[in-house]
Amino acid sequence: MLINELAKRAGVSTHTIRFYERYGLLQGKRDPSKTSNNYFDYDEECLARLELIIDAKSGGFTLSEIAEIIDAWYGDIYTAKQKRQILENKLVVLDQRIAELRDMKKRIRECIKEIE
Amino acid sequence: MLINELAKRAGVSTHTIRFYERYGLLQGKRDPSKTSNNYFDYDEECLARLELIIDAKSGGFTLSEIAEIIDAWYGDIYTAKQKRQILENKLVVLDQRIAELRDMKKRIRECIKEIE
DNA sequence: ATCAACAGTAGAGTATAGTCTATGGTTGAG
DNA sequence: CTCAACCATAGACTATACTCTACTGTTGAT
Repeated sequence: MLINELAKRAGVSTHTIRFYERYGLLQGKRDPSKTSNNYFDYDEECLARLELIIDAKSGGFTLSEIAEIIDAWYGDIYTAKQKRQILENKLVVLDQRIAELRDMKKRIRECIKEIE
Repeated sequence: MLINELAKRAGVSTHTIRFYERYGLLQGKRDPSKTSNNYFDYDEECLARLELIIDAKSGGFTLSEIAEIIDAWYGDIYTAKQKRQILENKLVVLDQRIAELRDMKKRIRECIKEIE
Protein backbone atom coordinates (compact mmCIF):
# COMPACT_ATOMS: atom_id res chain seq x y z
CA MET A 1 0.00 0.00 0.00
CA LEU A 2 1.03 3.63 -0.36
CA ILE A 3 1.67 6.04 2.50
CA ASN A 4 -1.80 7.55 2.43
CA GLU A 5 -3.47 4.19 2.96
CA LEU A 6 -1.03 3.27 5.71
CA ALA A 7 -1.74 6.58 7.44
CA LYS A 8 -5.48 6.04 7.26
CA ARG A 9 -5.33 2.46 8.48
CA ALA A 10 -3.11 3.38 11.41
CA GLY A 11 -4.96 6.57 12.20
CA VAL A 12 -1.98 8.92 12.00
CA SER A 13 -0.98 11.59 9.50
CA THR A 14 1.43 10.96 6.63
CA HIS A 15 3.62 13.63 8.22
CA THR A 16 3.91 11.55 11.34
CA ILE A 17 4.88 8.48 9.29
CA ARG A 18 7.56 10.50 7.52
CA PHE A 19 8.79 11.69 10.88
CA TYR A 20 9.03 8.11 12.16
CA GLU A 21 10.86 7.14 8.99
CA ARG A 22 13.41 9.89 9.50
CA TYR A 23 13.71 8.76 13.10
CA GLY A 24 14.47 5.23 11.86
CA LEU A 25 11.44 3.52 13.38
CA LEU A 26 9.85 2.55 10.09
CA GLN A 27 10.78 2.20 6.44
CA GLY A 28 8.80 1.50 3.28
CA LYS A 29 10.32 -0.42 0.40
CA ARG A 30 11.07 0.88 -3.07
CA ASP A 31 11.19 -1.75 -5.76
CA PRO A 32 12.49 -0.27 -9.05
CA SER A 33 11.81 -3.58 -10.83
CA LYS A 34 8.09 -3.21 -10.18
CA THR A 35 7.40 0.51 -10.36
CA SER A 36 9.05 3.31 -12.29
CA ASN A 37 8.08 5.99 -9.78
CA ASN A 38 9.90 6.44 -6.52
CA TYR A 39 6.91 5.74 -4.31
CA PHE A 40 7.44 3.64 -1.22
CA ASP A 41 5.44 0.50 -0.66
CA TYR A 42 4.24 -0.43 2.84
CA ASP A 43 3.17 -3.99 3.67
CA GLU A 44 1.22 -5.45 6.57
CA GLU A 45 4.35 -5.81 8.63
CA CYS A 46 4.88 -2.07 8.30
CA LEU A 47 1.37 -1.50 9.60
CA ALA A 48 1.93 -3.86 12.53
CA ARG A 49 5.13 -2.03 13.30
CA LEU A 50 3.45 1.36 13.14
CA GLU A 51 0.68 0.12 15.41
CA LEU A 52 3.30 -1.11 17.85
CA ILE A 53 4.84 2.37 17.86
CA ILE A 54 1.47 3.99 18.51
CA ASP A 55 0.63 1.57 21.32
CA ALA A 56 4.04 1.92 22.92
CA LYS A 57 3.71 5.68 22.80
CA SER A 58 0.37 5.63 24.57
CA GLY A 59 2.05 3.29 27.05
CA GLY A 60 4.34 6.19 27.87
CA PHE A 61 7.47 5.08 26.04
CA THR A 62 9.53 7.71 24.25
CA LEU A 63 10.50 7.28 20.62
CA SER A 64 14.05 6.36 21.56
CA GLU A 65 12.76 3.65 23.91
CA ILE A 66 10.50 2.43 21.14
CA ALA A 67 13.48 2.33 18.81
CA GLU A 68 15.11 -0.01 21.32
CA ILE A 69 12.08 -2.28 21.42
CA ILE A 70 11.90 -2.35 17.62
CA ASP A 71 15.60 -3.09 17.28
CA ALA A 72 15.21 -5.90 19.78
CA TRP A 73 12.21 -7.27 17.98
CA TYR A 74 12.85 -6.70 14.29
CA GLY A 75 16.61 -6.17 14.17
CA ASP A 76 19.41 -8.70 13.88
CA ILE A 77 21.83 -6.85 16.10
CA TYR A 78 20.95 -8.72 19.30
CA THR A 79 21.13 -12.35 20.32
CA ALA A 80 17.97 -14.09 21.51
CA LYS A 81 19.16 -13.69 25.08
CA GLN A 82 19.76 -9.96 24.68
CA LYS A 83 16.39 -9.49 22.98
CA ARG A 84 14.66 -11.17 25.91
CA GLN A 85 16.59 -9.03 28.36
CA ILE A 86 15.57 -5.79 26.65
CA LEU A 87 11.92 -6.78 26.43
CA GLU A 88 11.83 -7.99 30.03
CA ASN A 89 13.23 -4.65 31.15
CA LYS A 90 10.34 -2.95 29.37
CA LEU A 91 7.92 -5.17 31.28
CA VAL A 92 9.44 -3.97 34.53
CA VAL A 93 9.04 -0.34 33.44
CA LEU A 94 5.42 -1.00 32.56
CA ASP A 95 4.75 -2.56 35.96
CA GLN A 96 6.27 0.45 37.67
CA ARG A 97 4.15 2.77 35.58
CA ILE A 98 1.00 0.82 36.43
CA ALA A 99 1.89 1.07 40.12
CA GLU A 100 2.29 4.85 39.78
CA LEU A 101 -1.10 5.12 38.12
CA ARG A 102 -2.68 3.09 40.94
CA ASP A 103 -1.13 5.47 43.49
CA MET A 104 -2.53 8.41 41.60
CA LYS A 105 -5.97 6.79 41.54
CA LYS A 106 -5.78 6.27 45.28
CA ARG A 107 -4.85 9.89 45.77
CA ILE A 108 -7.71 11.17 43.67
CA ARG A 109 -10.16 8.82 45.37
CA GLU A 110 -9.08 10.28 48.70
CA CYS A 111 -9.71 13.77 47.38
CA ILE A 112 -13.20 12.73 46.28
CA LYS A 113 -13.87 11.20 49.69
CA GLU A 114 -12.88 14.43 51.42
CA ILE A 115 -15.33 16.42 49.34
CA GLU A 116 -18.25 14.39 50.64
CA MET B 1 10.62 27.21 54.16
CA LEU B 2 12.51 28.86 51.30
CA ILE B 3 12.55 27.64 47.72
CA ASN B 4 15.81 25.73 48.05
CA GLU B 5 14.48 23.60 50.88
CA LEU B 6 11.23 22.99 49.04
CA ALA B 7 13.18 21.90 45.95
CA LYS B 8 15.31 19.50 47.96
CA ARG B 9 12.38 18.01 49.83
CA ALA B 10 10.41 17.47 46.64
CA GLY B 11 13.40 16.33 44.62
CA VAL B 12 13.09 18.86 41.81
CA SER B 13 15.18 21.89 40.85
CA THR B 14 14.34 25.43 41.93
CA HIS B 15 14.03 26.24 38.22
CA THR B 16 11.26 23.70 37.89
CA ILE B 17 9.43 25.22 40.85
CA ARG B 18 9.73 28.67 39.28
CA PHE B 19 8.39 27.24 36.07
CA TYR B 20 5.39 25.74 37.87
CA GLU B 21 4.81 29.08 39.59
CA ARG B 22 4.77 30.90 36.27
CA TYR B 23 2.42 28.24 34.99
CA GLY B 24 0.12 28.92 37.93
CA LEU B 25 0.36 25.51 39.58
CA LEU B 26 2.03 26.70 42.73
CA GLN B 27 2.63 29.92 44.64
CA GLY B 28 4.67 30.79 47.69
CA LYS B 29 3.56 33.53 50.09
CA ARG B 30 5.30 36.81 50.77
CA ASP B 31 4.57 38.36 54.12
CA PRO B 32 5.98 41.91 54.36
CA SER B 33 4.94 42.13 58.01
CA LYS B 34 7.33 39.31 58.90
CA THR B 35 10.27 39.73 56.56
CA SER B 36 11.78 42.79 54.93
CA ASN B 37 13.20 40.85 51.99
CA ASN B 38 11.05 39.72 49.12
CA TYR B 39 11.64 36.00 49.60
CA PHE B 40 8.72 33.67 49.20
CA ASP B 41 7.74 31.33 51.97
CA TYR B 42 6.51 27.81 51.20
CA ASP B 43 4.56 25.81 53.76
CA GLU B 44 3.70 22.11 54.03
CA GLU B 45 0.65 22.57 51.86
CA CYS B 46 2.91 23.89 49.10
CA LEU B 47 5.03 20.77 49.40
CA ALA B 48 1.96 18.51 49.27
CA ARG B 49 0.79 20.39 46.19
CA LEU B 50 4.17 20.08 44.51
CA GLU B 51 4.24 16.37 45.28
CA LEU B 52 0.79 16.04 43.77
CA ILE B 53 2.09 17.72 40.61
CA ILE B 54 5.07 15.36 40.43
CA ASP B 55 2.91 12.28 40.99
CA ALA B 56 0.32 13.38 38.47
CA LYS B 57 3.04 14.01 35.93
CA SER B 58 4.46 10.53 36.32
CA GLY B 59 0.87 9.33 35.98
CA GLY B 60 0.95 10.77 32.49
CA PHE B 61 -1.05 13.95 33.05
CA THR B 62 0.04 17.10 31.29
CA LEU B 63 0.55 20.32 33.23
CA SER B 64 -2.70 21.75 31.96
CA GLU B 65 -4.58 18.65 33.14
CA ILE B 66 -2.82 18.97 36.48
CA ALA B 67 -3.90 22.61 36.63
CA GLU B 68 -7.47 21.36 36.31
CA ILE B 69 -7.01 18.87 39.13
CA ILE B 70 -5.48 21.53 41.35
CA ASP B 71 -8.20 24.04 40.59
CA ALA B 72 -10.77 21.38 41.43
CA TRP B 73 -9.01 20.51 44.62
CA TYR B 74 -7.60 23.75 46.00
CA GLY B 75 -9.62 26.37 44.17
CA ASP B 76 -12.95 27.92 45.04
CA ILE B 77 -14.20 28.23 41.50
CA TYR B 78 -16.11 24.94 41.45
CA THR B 79 -18.99 23.59 43.49
CA ALA B 80 -18.54 20.30 45.38
CA LYS B 81 -20.47 18.53 42.66
CA GLN B 82 -18.27 19.96 39.89
CA LYS B 83 -15.12 19.12 41.82
CA ARG B 84 -16.24 15.51 42.13
CA GLN B 85 -17.07 15.39 38.45
CA ILE B 86 -13.63 16.61 37.42
CA LEU B 87 -11.82 14.21 39.74
CA GLU B 88 -13.96 11.28 38.66
CA ASN B 89 -13.14 12.03 35.02
CA LYS B 90 -9.48 11.79 35.94
CA LEU B 91 -10.10 8.38 37.47
CA VAL B 92 -11.60 7.22 34.17
CA VAL B 93 -8.56 8.49 32.28
CA LEU B 94 -6.29 6.64 34.70
CA ASP B 95 -8.21 3.41 34.21
CA GLN B 96 -7.91 3.74 30.45
CA ARG B 97 -4.20 4.36 30.76
CA ILE B 98 -3.78 1.30 32.96
CA ALA B 99 -5.66 -0.77 30.38
CA GLU B 100 -3.31 0.48 27.65
CA LEU B 101 -0.30 -0.44 29.71
CA ARG B 102 -1.71 -3.92 30.26
CA ASP B 103 -2.18 -4.31 26.49
CA MET B 104 1.39 -3.24 25.95
CA LYS B 105 2.58 -5.76 28.52
CA LYS B 106 0.64 -8.50 26.78
CA ARG B 107 2.20 -7.52 23.49
CA ILE B 108 5.71 -7.59 24.85
CA ARG B 109 5.08 -10.91 26.60
CA GLU B 110 4.01 -12.36 23.26
CA CYS B 111 7.23 -11.10 21.68
CA ILE B 112 9.23 -12.77 24.44
CA LYS B 113 7.32 -16.02 23.96
CA GLU B 114 8.09 -15.99 20.24
CA ILE B 115 11.80 -15.68 20.92
CA GLU B 116 11.84 -18.92 22.86
C1' DA C 1 -4.00 17.47 -22.51
C1' DT C 2 -4.98 18.91 -18.02
C1' DC C 3 -5.95 19.17 -13.34
C1' DA C 4 -6.91 17.49 -8.76
C1' DA C 5 -5.01 14.30 -5.67
C1' DC C 6 -1.33 12.02 -4.32
C1' DA C 7 3.95 10.94 -3.98
C1' DG C 8 8.75 12.58 -2.53
C1' DT C 9 12.42 15.68 -0.04
C1' DA C 10 14.03 19.37 2.75
C1' DG C 11 13.50 22.36 6.04
C1' DA C 12 10.85 25.70 8.99
C1' DG C 13 7.52 26.19 12.72
C1' DT C 14 4.84 24.71 17.07
C1' DA C 15 3.68 22.89 21.73
C1' DT C 16 5.14 21.05 25.99
C1' DA C 17 8.09 20.96 29.74
C1' DG C 18 11.67 22.17 31.36
C1' DT C 19 16.78 24.16 31.99
C1' DC C 20 20.10 27.75 32.00
C1' DT C 21 22.03 32.50 32.04
C1' DA C 22 22.27 37.22 33.32
C1' DT C 23 21.55 40.53 36.57
C1' DG C 24 21.03 42.31 40.91
C1' DG C 25 19.50 42.23 45.82
C1' DT C 26 19.93 39.58 50.77
C1' DT C 27 21.88 36.89 54.47
C1' DG C 28 24.91 34.88 57.59
C1' DA C 29 29.32 32.80 59.00
C1' DG C 30 34.03 34.22 59.85
C1' DC D 1 33.27 43.91 56.35
C1' DT D 2 33.23 40.69 53.02
C1' DC D 3 32.35 36.74 50.46
C1' DA D 4 30.08 32.54 49.38
C1' DA D 5 25.54 30.97 49.15
C1' DC D 6 21.06 32.06 48.51
C1' DC D 7 16.84 34.80 46.65
C1' DA D 8 14.14 37.15 42.73
C1' DT D 9 12.93 38.26 37.79
C1' DA D 10 13.25 38.08 32.91
C1' DG D 11 14.40 36.02 29.11
C1' DA D 12 17.16 32.78 26.16
C1' DC D 13 17.98 28.01 25.11
C1' DT D 14 17.05 22.84 24.77
C1' DA D 15 14.79 18.27 23.83
C1' DT D 16 10.94 15.67 22.27
C1' DA D 17 7.51 14.85 19.11
C1' DC D 18 5.27 16.32 15.93
C1' DT D 19 3.07 19.52 12.10
C1' DC D 20 3.24 22.40 8.29
C1' DT D 21 5.08 24.65 4.11
C1' DA D 22 7.41 24.87 -0.18
C1' DC D 23 8.60 22.77 -4.08
C1' DT D 24 8.67 19.22 -7.46
C1' DG D 25 7.32 14.80 -9.75
C1' DT D 26 3.42 11.04 -10.83
C1' DT D 27 -1.07 9.19 -11.63
C1' DG D 28 -5.59 8.74 -13.14
C1' DA D 29 -10.12 10.39 -14.40
C1' DT D 30 -12.42 13.56 -17.72
